[in-house]
Amino acid sequence: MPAKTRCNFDPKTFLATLGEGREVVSFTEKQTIFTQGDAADAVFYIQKGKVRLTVLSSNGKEATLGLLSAGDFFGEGALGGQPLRMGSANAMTGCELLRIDKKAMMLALHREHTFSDLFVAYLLARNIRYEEDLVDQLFNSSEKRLARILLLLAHFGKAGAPETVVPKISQETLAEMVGTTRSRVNFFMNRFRKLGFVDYDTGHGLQVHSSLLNIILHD
Amino acid sequence: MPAKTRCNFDPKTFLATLGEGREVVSFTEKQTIFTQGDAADAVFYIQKGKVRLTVLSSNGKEATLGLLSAGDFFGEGALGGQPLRMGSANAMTGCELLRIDKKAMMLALHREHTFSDLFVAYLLARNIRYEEDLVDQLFNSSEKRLARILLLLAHFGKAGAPETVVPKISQETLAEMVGTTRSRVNFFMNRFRKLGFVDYDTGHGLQVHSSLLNIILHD
DNA sequence: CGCCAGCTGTGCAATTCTGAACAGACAGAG
DNA sequence: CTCTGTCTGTTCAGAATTGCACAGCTGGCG
Repeated sequence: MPAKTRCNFDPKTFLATLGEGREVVSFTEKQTIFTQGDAADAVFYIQKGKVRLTVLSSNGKEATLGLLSAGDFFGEGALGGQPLRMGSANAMTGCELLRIDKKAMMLALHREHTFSDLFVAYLLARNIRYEEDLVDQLFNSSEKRLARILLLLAHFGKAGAPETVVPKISQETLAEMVGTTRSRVNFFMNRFRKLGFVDYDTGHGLQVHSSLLNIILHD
Repeated sequence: MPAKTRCNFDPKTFLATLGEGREVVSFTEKQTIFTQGDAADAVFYIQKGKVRLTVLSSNGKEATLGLLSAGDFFGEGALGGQPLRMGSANAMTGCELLRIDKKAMMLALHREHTFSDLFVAYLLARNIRYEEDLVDQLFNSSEKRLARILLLLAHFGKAGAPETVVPKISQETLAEMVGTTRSRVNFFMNRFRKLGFVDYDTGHGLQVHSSLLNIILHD
């Protein structure tokens, strides 16, 4: 189905089918999708699976900028002037992604109203999220930031279900997301547990009591 | 000129003229454009002047999320689901803004290819900037963050000129931008001055020696 | 001039955070 | 079963950061 099918264009279809400059690519758990410093010539759209975005600093520290799941785009820096990837993307689970060439993406954005609406909506949501993360960093102590991340993770992958179980994530990774050290994360996790805000003996996986953690967050 | 003039649509013209749901609004220095908590029903585009975006935390701290100048949009959170302003916008200088109703904006984005291209480009740039700010917060000490802000300010309002003079900004404001306390900013500013990285007796305004500050930034 | 408001220069104690180390738990591979 | 790698529990000294308090400086204004 060539890109010139301009009438009754359906972004869902566009994102679900192959075509000029678009291909489905699969990754297995822990596989690298792209690495900081690679040439940035395509945007990805997640059809299935979860992806982690990280950045490596010059002095060896690593930060996790976000976890993405089905319906998210990533690598969109390529569309703005970035010639190289500013961070790395890794598959947290097996993934099925649509890889869209920069060129094809820009063309589609320009031509297809409904597709560009979708993308604009995504960018706006992303922007809001980054802004919140930034504000969180600026205002909150690491304890509160950890509480916030736990709450966000509890809803991650979501679909409305009050899923209070956090996917298996090491304290190391939590530390990278929160922007602190594992020491600190460990310290607070134990505290949260003592206070009954989280459990983690029950089967596998971390159980979060959202309402209680929310109290921490709001002082 | 109604929005239906669909052929030869020029985003510059669109952004420079009045029309359905668009009006030019002026603000004097220090005037409030909108306040955190206001209803969010419009997007702004800066034609002239500089604008500061801030957020107030529950415990009274204030953070500056960015300084914007001609050609920037702001208040775009309104387009994503935010019904209320998540922060405040203030005129740093006299300003002339185009205020675009949420509805008119969404319509224009949907209808006008070139306009939506422009907006997407802006959003991408914004995204990149937020990401950089976030990474900066996660990795760097307040000294480096201050150095970075000074460098960014030195190019602020730019247009390519190697303008090394920073607009008049109090240490308090710097602290809000860097995400630290005035104590700390004062301490580092004096240090930078002793080391010859900045001068600030010369006339009014702060003089930045970019090349030197860059050294701090990159270790 | 005298007063006020808004900045900047200092100093310092209390708190938070980092960085590094080491031991134990646990699971998978050989 | 043992080895090995990954993760958690714990400790701690030292560094970075905050929060306050108070003095001095400067410009506008009556």
